[in-house]
Amino acid sequence: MKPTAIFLMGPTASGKTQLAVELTQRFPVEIISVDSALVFRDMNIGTAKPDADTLARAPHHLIDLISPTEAYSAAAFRQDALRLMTEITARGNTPLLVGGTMLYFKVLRDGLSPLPPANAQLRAELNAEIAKFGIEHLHRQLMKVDAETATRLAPTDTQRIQRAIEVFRLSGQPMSVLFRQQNDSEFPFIIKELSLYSTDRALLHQRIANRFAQMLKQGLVEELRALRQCYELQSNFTSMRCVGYRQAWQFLEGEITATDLYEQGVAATRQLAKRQLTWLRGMSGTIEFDCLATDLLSQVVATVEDV
RNA sequence: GGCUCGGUAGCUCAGUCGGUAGAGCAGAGGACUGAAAAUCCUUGUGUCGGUGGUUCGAUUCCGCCCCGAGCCA
Repeated sequence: MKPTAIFLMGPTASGKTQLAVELTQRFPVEIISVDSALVFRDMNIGTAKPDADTLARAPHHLIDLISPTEAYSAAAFRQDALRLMTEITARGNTPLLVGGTMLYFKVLRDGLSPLPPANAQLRAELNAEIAKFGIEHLHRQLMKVDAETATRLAPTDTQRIQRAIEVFRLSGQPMSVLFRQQNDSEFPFIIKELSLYSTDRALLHQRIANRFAQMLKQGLVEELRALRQCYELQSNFTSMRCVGYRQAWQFLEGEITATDLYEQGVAATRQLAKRQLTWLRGMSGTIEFDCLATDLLSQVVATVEDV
């Protein structure tokens, strides 16, 4: 009999964290964060990281894992999460995976093909090639070695074309071939998938705007200023591409005004929420909850009770 | 009060030598295999400030009015 795990998925600003913390007070669950931004140490305000009191009450796994100069990945997440899930189960608890990085949920559940991991040096070389000849050049190159992938991708999709070339140069095999070797071993947990959505987009937008204004008031810009002093950061690091930090960076560089910072930060957060909702809509078999429902907690508690 | 320049998509603006208009941003929908809070795709009918006039036809030309900015009094 496989142990049970709970997924709690939702867009940014939907109240996932609060809900998860409540669940830890009622059930023998341990939270595993499923969030590509919370892994960064010292990035607290802009990532809406739970505060110290909350973390003391409800410990979160997989936060504050790496420095903002480092990179995490979906594959690393899968490995870390599976290891923790096993440990949690061995303690007699149930893993509660909470977050908004839908690719991580998908990869955890469905697995990955045996692709070579990212290679920083090769990526730097490819970046130089792109700067010199343009992405069309790499796309043409990909067409020669992996027409299937080249056709599937938009000729403008820099990141994926770069990755496909990286896979080919590292493994000598087309990504499309490696994709077919997907590891289809069965997932070792029974998953209960819960998702939060909002019936009222305008209200979600309002929440996002309020929260971003709050972050600015709490000192998002000062936090970034301090980060830039403590670490050797560059604007193209994954940590610095996070919503809010990217805009705050542009503000510190004098590229945008304070008003732009607010407006663009809010817009970027809305766009993030929209992409997350697109993922959620495409996921079948999830139990859905309206994040604005007044009795949300009791609904979720009732669902978790019969797990 | 006079003169000048503006008033066009939610916002910033382009444009129509008269044949009812289009970019960027925002918004909406979608894709997603080691960067995913990333990366990318699709999507633009709006009394062209109001009102008269000229015209087959006006958002475009002319008159008047309203609103905003500036300059002169």
